[in-house]
Amino acid sequence: MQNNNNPIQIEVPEVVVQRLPIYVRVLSQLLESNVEVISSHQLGELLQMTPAQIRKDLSYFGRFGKQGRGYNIQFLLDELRQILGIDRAWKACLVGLGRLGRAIINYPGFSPEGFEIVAAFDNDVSQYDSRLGTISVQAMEEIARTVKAKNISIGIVAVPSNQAQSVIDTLVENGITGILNYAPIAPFAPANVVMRNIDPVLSLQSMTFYMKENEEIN
Amino acid sequence: MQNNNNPIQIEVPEVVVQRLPIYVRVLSQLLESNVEVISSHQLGELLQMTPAQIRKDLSYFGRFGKQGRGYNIQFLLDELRQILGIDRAWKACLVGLGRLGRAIINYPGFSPEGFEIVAAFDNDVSQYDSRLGTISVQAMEEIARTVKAKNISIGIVAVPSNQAQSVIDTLVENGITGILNYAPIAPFAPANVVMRNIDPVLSLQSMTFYMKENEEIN
DNA sequence: ATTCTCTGTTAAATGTTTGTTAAATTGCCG
DNA sequence: CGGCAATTTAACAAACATTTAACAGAGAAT
Repeated sequence: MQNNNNPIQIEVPEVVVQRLPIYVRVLSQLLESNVEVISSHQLGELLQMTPAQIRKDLSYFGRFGKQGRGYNIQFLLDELRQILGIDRAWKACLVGLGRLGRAIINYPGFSPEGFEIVAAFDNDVSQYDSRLGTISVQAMEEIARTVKAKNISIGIVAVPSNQAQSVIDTLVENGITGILNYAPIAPFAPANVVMRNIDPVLSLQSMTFYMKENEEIN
Repeated sequence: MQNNNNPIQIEVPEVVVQRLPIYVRVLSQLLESNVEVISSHQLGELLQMTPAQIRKDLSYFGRFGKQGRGYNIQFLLDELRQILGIDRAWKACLVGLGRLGRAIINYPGFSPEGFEIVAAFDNDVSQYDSRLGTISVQAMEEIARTVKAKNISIGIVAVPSNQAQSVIDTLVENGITGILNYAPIAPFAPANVVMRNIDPVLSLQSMTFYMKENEEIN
């Protein structure tokens, strides 16, 4: 994925990076429940993982625990958030205001985590006001201008499959470096762009493989 | 994930299973474009994978290719669909008819792939008709009865986080063996239940790790 | 002080991907 | 029509990556 020619710093496996947000979430919940310290063993129980894996994962980034005691949750949380880069806000734009796009724009889970959708684009804008709450709604042609003007770094793609790749290309051309793609395609992007796909159908299709096996056993 | 004590059959890695639906999708597209045969090399190009990996993946399940020629797309597709268990229809129910739930129910991507939402449940059903198209809309209390009556095997969870685990428990109690969970939690389920989580925030949070690095380079 | 707990680290085990080679198939050329 | 070169899989082996286990040492508790 990313090249790291620095011989000092060890490359962190991508799987590990993908687990960090899960730690962040659980630790946040624990903190809300006024738990202050947790051991890798307890955390493993909670997340159904081995304590060894948790300790190994964290050790890629530093020494956050205290022997004989465990991890201070507040401290670990702060560190993890900084490591992930979620200790600050990120500006995103949404492309596509169909049913899916509108659900995304109304999804209340993004902004508490610092992901703010500041602009939305669609082919047919006539049906909308020029602002949806604090979000400006514009024609596709405005992507270039707005992304640069507002210094947006994340693009959320919710257009039909046949338009998705060209939308992605446009976003990338205009400096977007992270794309959350909801279109059911295998998208291309340059290596310096981080792509994440949300595709429930693929999830279901790999799910049935195991369900089928269950049925055969019964 | 699944126990397989059969000493003859080799355990297929889960990563491999998760790639199969991607193959299915690309192969379907190729078939629509009237391509009949494809080599692992060409497929690898298309999917940005090594040909070796594609061949290895497929070889877990059988010998589908012809040396000197490649894979017959129609044949491979039929085989893969059978392997994944997507050569037949699966009945699903949706729990939660908030904005997210309504977007899911209207998502046109499920039924062409054989996943049919046949029932939907919500705490407050008063706002809906008893049917939404062909889908029966019922109170949560009806989950048990309806899941059994309609022989539903997949549950799609789109309720608020604080209700998600108890909904999952209910679904599992009533014989659901596959759960597609949209709630941002780390859900528990017995080992014989297949769980897939759709969580855009986690995706974004692991994305920023790499975007942050990019910025530091610039 | 001594015992118990729990991390960070190293080593071993396990899992996954890639490279290589033999064998099968195709298409071409004489 | 037969042989030869080009292709491409399937299988095996090697390289690489990730997870788990084990343990020394630091800290806490008694």
